[in-house]
Amino acid sequence: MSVSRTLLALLEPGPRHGYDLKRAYDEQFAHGKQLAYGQVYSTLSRLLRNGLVEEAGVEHGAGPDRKRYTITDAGVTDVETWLRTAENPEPYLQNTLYTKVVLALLSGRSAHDVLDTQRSAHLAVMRDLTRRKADGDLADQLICDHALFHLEADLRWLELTAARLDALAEVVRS
Amino acid sequence: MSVSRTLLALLEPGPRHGYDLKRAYDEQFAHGKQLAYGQVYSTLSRLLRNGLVEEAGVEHGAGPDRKRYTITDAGVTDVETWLRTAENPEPYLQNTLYTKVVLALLSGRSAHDVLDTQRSAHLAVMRDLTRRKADGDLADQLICDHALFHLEADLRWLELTAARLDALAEVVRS
DNA sequence: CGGGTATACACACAGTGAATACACCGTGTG
DNA sequence: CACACGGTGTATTCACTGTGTGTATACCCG
Repeated sequence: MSVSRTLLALLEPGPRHGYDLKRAYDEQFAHGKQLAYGQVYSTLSRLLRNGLVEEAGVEHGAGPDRKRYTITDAGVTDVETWLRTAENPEPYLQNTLYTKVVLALLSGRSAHDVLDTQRSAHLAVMRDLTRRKADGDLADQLICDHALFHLEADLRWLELTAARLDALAEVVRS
Repeated sequence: MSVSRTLLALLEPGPRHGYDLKRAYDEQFAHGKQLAYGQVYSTLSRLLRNGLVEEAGVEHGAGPDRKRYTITDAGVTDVETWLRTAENPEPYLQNTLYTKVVLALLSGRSAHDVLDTQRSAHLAVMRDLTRRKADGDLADQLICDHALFHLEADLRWLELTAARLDALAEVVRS
């Protein structure tokens, strides 16, 4: 998901410190899964090492000191390029569902059970997301829709595969 | 994708050595992207440390020596549990496309360009996959279908988001 | 002292690329 | 014909990068 690029982009409008960055990230992008503080600082240290951000002094004030980070020109270029480049959709070819089905077939287990289990889980999550979508603002709705579309895609595939299971069993054992 | 679980499962039918395992993996699961040998051996060493596999002697013969690995009872249990458990579909909520769109909006760049670029890339890949699907066996077809379903899901989402861009811009800037 | 703020550090897993080593096989040369 | 040579396929190791987790630490304020 490129947390590192995202943090870098959040730094573009102006200098920030790690703790602040973590909260900005969570507010926009943590849909259920917050970023760990540890990851923020280790990511920042790598960005620093790679010259995409710079330290811009320590801020004293209420509470512990804050290290402010600024994005560099190289950093801006990096964000720019990232946003202009399409994501590579290759990973869709490496999918866990297919892997599990084939491994079930190869090991003489029930591939039907694998498909059924996943189908139930997906349906449950879809019900949940539909509820969340109804309560959320536009951003939440778009996120939920994205997930729902992909869950539907999986469901279609689960049905298709269930219907072809015997034929698939022969192919993979060759 | 849990390469480690996959290698473990491939070890279930009988002992194998790393090189052999790599080829077995590639044959079934490398759709375009082969496994690196390095990854096989580092994965095996972790499985060994965790007690999911054991070394089962060295095989002399034609060529270099081969270290045979056997799955342990703990390993079988692990595979069993993995196959019986549904994959958690949460990751669909953490998606790069949404992230890019929001970051474009926040930084005053053109979110429409982001959507358009991704749309073109997806369409190109879909054409390619449709061709591959026509040439492949049933396994290839299922893999391609899975990817195609998800690419379609993305496309639907891209359209939906494009239509809501102005409203989204207001929400994310609040 | 407890709780919110802020950072650092050690560690784990995942993945990459180069290096090493052995055996087999064909080929050109003395 | 013997044999050195190099290329190819087999098999493993290692050092290193990137990503992410959990814990410890320190500060300030009420």
